[in-house]
Amino acid sequence: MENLEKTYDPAKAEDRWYNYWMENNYFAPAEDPEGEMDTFSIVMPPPNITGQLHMGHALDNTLQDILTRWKRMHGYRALWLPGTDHASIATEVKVVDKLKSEGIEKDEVGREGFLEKAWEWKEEYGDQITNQLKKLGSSCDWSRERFTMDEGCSEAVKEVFIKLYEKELIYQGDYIVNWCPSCHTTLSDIEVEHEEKEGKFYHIKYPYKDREGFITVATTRPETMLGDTAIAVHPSDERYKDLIGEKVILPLMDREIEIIADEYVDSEFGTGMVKVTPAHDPNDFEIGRRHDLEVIKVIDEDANMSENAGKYAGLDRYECRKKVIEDLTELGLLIKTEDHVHNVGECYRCDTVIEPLVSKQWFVKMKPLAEPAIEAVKDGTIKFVPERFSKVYMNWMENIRDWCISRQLWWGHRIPVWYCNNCGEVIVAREEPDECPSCQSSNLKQDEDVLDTWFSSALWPFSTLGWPESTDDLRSFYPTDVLVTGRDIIFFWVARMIFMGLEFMDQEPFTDVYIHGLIRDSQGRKMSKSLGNGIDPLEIVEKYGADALRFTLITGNTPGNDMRFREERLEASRNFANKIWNASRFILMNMEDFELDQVEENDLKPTLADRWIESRLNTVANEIDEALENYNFGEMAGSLYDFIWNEFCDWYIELIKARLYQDEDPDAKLTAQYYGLTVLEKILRLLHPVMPFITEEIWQKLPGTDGSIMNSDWPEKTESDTDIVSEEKMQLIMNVIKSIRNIRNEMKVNPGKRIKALLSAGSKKAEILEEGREYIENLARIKNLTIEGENIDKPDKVSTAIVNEVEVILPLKGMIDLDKELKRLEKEIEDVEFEINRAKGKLNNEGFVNKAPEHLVEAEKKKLQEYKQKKEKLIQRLGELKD
RNA sequence: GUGGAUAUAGCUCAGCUGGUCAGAGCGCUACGUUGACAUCGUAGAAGUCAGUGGUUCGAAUCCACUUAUCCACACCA
Repeated sequence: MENLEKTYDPAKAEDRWYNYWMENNYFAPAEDPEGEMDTFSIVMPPPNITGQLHMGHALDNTLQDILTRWKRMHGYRALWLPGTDHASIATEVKVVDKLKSEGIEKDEVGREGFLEKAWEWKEEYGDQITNQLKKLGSSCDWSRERFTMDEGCSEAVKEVFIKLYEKELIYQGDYIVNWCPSCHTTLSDIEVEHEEKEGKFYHIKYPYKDREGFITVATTRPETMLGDTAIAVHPSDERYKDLIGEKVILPLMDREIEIIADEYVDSEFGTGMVKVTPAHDPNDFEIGRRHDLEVIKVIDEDANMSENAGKYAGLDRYECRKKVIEDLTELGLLIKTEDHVHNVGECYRCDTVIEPLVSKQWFVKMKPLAEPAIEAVKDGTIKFVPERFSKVYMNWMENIRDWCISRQLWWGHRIPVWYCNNCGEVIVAREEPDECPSCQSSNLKQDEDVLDTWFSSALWPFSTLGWPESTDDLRSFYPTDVLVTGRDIIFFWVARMIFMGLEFMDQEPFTDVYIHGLIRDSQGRKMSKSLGNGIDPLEIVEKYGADALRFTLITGNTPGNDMRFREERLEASRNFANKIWNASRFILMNMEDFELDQVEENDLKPTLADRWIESRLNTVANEIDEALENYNFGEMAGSLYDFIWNEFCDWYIELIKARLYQDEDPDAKLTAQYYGLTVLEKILRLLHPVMPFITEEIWQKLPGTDGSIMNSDWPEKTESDTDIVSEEKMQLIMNVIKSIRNIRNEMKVNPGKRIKALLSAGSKKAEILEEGREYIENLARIKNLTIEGENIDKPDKVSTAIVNEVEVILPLKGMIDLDKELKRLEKEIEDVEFEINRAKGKLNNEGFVNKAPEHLVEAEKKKLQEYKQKKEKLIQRLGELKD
């Protein structure tokens, strides 16, 4: 048998085992030709091909891997399907930058040339992030890896577009959209982030046309006034009622515009008069539609003023603002300028201030799709964990607006629409048509735009399984079991998968949505590139090992809540791994004369400690199952940590040492070896989903194991293994040991010295103590332990304690400090009195006695009895000492 | 404005459906190299569970309000 190194070195083990799993194709779901197995499936939220692995990915994937490995060990046909997202804008930006660094402009290479470059880029960097995921130990089935722009996914996108178009759920129209002047594309509403900014509130005079005087409007964006086509007031605003229908002259442009009435206006705000610029403000656009106003576009796609802006044409929108204010001031039309805080929409990719523009775009009509999606969550078909996120989802879904899906980019799924240059026919088709079905012209042109990246991500749970083909995978694994992701993409992605899944599969894409929190830095700040406070998971893996990282990420992790990441916690996890390593090392060191397959049931003589650890193990296995069923990853980690460190290492290993280090009783030794080994082996299995590498490394070295631990069976719960009696017995024995250790420590007894001890207890407990005699002697370092009945004569110069009605007596002749001992006893009496009063208080309370459950009242009575007895003994002891 | 989260030991956080729940890790104190482990062991100190009120026989746990911090959504030009 080989001996283990003194410390565990993850670097030596991790890649080796990952390769082993890959080579043996262990990540693929089990074969199941008869279709008898239960399935479990997760689709991985596809990371962007531009992405670098960050802590969010690490957490997300750790959680998914834990669930997958756990279910796989439970005998499920488990599939965790990985893949990547083409990330339209992000990738395009990267490729443009790369070309620029080579001195090439995007337009120079043209669409085809650019796409070629983009694919090259994808080939080169696209699998970087998936390789990083492998370092974490992710057990996803790479043979099924998908990409949102691969052939199958692209087919699915086309299919969905066409079907929705045919159902009139996709339409084209001139609407106001969010335009990013830097990325040069439209954005959906949720791709716009609002940030509070200090701005100015300009009050401007607009002179009447047909009478003396002027009206005053207030605006934060004076440059847009060049495109004003009306002034709006609230219809019931008494101040302005008479002005409705009146004309004013738009300054600087000398255009006549009318004062109109619209409910939208808030009379309380500003002057109660709103300048209406339908071309550059979403609300104004709506007003414009209601009143059939002219739409004058004064700002172009580069955020420069257009020719409609008269003499301001060509200016940047901010320069123009300055100029407009200057000119207004000169004309005496600027009344005042106030400071004003307002929200400004910015592009979520590049932070450029969004310019609302009117243009022709493709939209998805949301209402009909949203309804079933709302229903599915309402009726519990889909469950959010934690529950509160369903509110967030509902709120959004119920107020949803149509989804602008066209993007003025090249990298992405090109919209499958052709226009006839001859007759203007719009042709929606899977393949490029040869001629116009209406006029037979072959002068056709495909729509220049691509689809929003999230359009294809929305299909992910079924497009990756083969849809629109009816594949085996699709039948087996759809709907998936759970989606694990962060709360930031509930709208972008989760919501959209839900309505697309319901629409095209007639079935929800997943039953549970587990939302986890953010990993923050040690000060609680978000990790971000701009702050430079991000921590690279790969560096952590290198330093502490993937297992330690994984364990750290789930300890103390509660559903939906953020957590801070501090390096000290990694040390704790690494130490934990090392602890397991050394416990295993110990077990293996004691296996020299042991042959597992030679062990006969009859040779085994399990002791109290053996029964206890088995029972505890069984309980812990239960706890872990329960925790994982409820996505309580933190509890899982806690259970494992406590059990392995505090019970298995601190107690059980110590308890079996005596049997291992002797040769007189071969059966006793064999039994200790047997239980030590088998319990360890089960522990490794329970730990495997969280710490796959170290468990495999050790498991492979254990005698009697075969294949990979990841394919071993989960230690199933069995009623017979739970042995409450043994647990209670051990509890008593451990308490006695702790109590002796406590006294020794307080009395400064040399830790190594074996001393005498006397235990006085009732016959039932004395019997238990007798059973644990060896344990007490060895673990409390006692020689000649005496166990007697109650009310015995105590020797002089002793120190005592009372625990669970057992009196612990240590004759420490010449060792004890009388004063100290007296103080110790007095303090203990105080504590007991406090408990007595508490118990008495409860029992004197009629409400408690009458209304509380019987067993609680009984327990309280029993406690009181015990405390009273304890107090008596302590006082007696105190008296003896004082004599 | 609407909705939500958080507030528990010096620090970071657990505490699920109200009754040994006042806990863990780190840190701290005192001992310790006992044949797995100093990435360790044994023992210990430490909290009016943010505040106020309520429900209850009983509340860190449920309800209301208050305070503080944070987040999402919606925005008023």
